Amino acid sequence: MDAFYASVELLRYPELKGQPVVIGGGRRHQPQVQPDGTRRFARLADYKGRGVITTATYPARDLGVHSGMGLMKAAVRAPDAVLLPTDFERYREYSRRFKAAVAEVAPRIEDRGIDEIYIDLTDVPGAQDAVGHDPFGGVRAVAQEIRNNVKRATGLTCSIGVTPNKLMSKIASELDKPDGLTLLTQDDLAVRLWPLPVRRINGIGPKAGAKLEDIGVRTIGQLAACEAALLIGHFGRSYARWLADAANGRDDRPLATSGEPVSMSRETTFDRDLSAHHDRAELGAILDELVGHLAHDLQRKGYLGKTVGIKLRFDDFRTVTRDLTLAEPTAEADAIRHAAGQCLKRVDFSRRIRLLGVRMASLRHAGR
DNA sequence: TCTGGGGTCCTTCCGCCA
DNA sequence: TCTGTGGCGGAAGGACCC
Repeated sequence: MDAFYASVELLRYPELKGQPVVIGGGRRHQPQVQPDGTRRFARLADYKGRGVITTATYPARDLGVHSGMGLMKAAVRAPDAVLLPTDFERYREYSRRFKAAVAEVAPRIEDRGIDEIYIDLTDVPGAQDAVGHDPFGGVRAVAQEIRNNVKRATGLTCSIGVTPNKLMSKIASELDKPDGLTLLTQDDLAVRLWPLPVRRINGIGPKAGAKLEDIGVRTIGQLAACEAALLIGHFGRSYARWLADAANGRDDRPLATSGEPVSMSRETTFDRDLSAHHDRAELGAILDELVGHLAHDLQRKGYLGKTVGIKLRFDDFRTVTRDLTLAEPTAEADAIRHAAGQCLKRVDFSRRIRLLGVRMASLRHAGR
């Protein structure tokens, strides 16, 4: 989906269409309806506190702000951009709608989060057919039908990449965003993918990207041309092999159509850094609240967990975790709280804390 | 004034046990 | 009885993604 959260917001605030808008921050900054019926929106310049942009509209991106950027920093670059709070309830509803719309055309779907899916078109009727002189006319028509269905069901646009595998499709889907349809075969690899920066490969992040840059590898084509020995020397056998495969468009991962959750968690970043000694009561109350939410989430979704974990982030942004595996799976707040307390005893609290989280892993269904 | 919240997967280390 | 080996689960951290 294109700029998903922002696009959902524009459906209810159509007067913002074409303007720079960013989504993020806390529950403050709700639009206010004025006496004359028009809405008054918060501006980035009004924002104070911790938080990042989750989504920016394309006009906002043109001003140099993008998802992941701190809101205070973004406010310097685009002070007049409209700021809207996140409304996950609503995004989840639109997520369900667009996935259902896709499933009407092509039922084999892998969920990749709230705004992204992989679709297997192999057995969709007509997808293998040529149309006139176009050998891919059939699959092109199927992809277009999916786009039309999504638009009809949600009012939103999406971008689709049609290729032989997941790795190439992910890149292809971003080549013509927003509202794009890109079809690539293995033969298009050298012309369309090799000129792109390595960071466009799903799985090469900031660290691997920087390491590749260090050895003079900037594009996917340069990566494809790399000596195996050089890559193995810098990345180890396993990751080197994966890098080479990715650069050559090789990916045989099957579609993962059913996924059970592995863990569930709740975490929060404080308005100000807290001291374990000085702000003990406040920290305890926050932990109780997080544990309560987590227990409620587990019970609502019908899961028990065996491994309780805590997560702390200190004022220097260093993160530590501590785990404890219980004798019996549980979803009870009291048991989780007790285990979290045991975990906390194993942490050195000489620095101030900016984030606290609780996690449950080793999940199983509650119905025995 | 830096840097959210919710996840997955992989690697490494360590202790336990056969 | 001593030593080595290897599997395995748990714990911790890190990279990455949406």
